[in-house]
Amino acid sequence: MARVRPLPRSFFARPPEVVAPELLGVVLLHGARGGRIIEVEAYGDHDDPASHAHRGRTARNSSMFGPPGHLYVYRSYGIHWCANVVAHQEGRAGAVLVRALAPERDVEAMHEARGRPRRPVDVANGPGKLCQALGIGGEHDGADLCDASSPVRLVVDGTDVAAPPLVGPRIGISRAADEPLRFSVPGDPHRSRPW
DNA sequence: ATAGAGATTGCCT
DNA sequence: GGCAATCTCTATA
Repeated sequence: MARVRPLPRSFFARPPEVVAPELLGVVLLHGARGGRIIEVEAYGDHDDPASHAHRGRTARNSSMFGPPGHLYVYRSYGIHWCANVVAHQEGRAGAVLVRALAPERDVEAMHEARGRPRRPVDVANGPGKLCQALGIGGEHDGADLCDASSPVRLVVDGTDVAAPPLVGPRIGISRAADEPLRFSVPGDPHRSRPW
């Protein structure tokens, strides 16, 4: 396998809809566990009615307004955790929701974290599922994804993914539901649902 | 103060 | 396909 390297901070200092498709194929790691990003969604600033940042800064979404290249973790439906990559231009807010991973490293531990027998394809094919598989929770909110010493981080290893990405509307939202801000690797069985 | 919706998931029929 | 689980925030009073 090619040598891995972190992404530079400048990679994340661009609009989330620009960063999102480029995160496909990037590896998300927590300790020894890791998987390749297969599906993402972009969420913007006050101008995006579906974004947590739409109504301004709160205790929950504070990380969306912080420095790019960090993690934004929030609780979904009071039960699950969802992981986002903070991405925005100077003075703005925004993030990219990681919706699905293809498990690659320490896959055994990811299965154990999910509990019960699972089909391999179901281990990380959803935003809540991948956080459970990797062991990502609220304590990781704000983690620096560019820092090699951070518990949660992003790396690239030179592996190519199919391009161009598949583009479609975001899932599970009611506002701005027609915007083409969801991106995935065409044909990958680890996506969160059929296209 | 209270009610309702939400970037989800798993188990039920 | 229906529905419960139960945290955070917004709207309304």
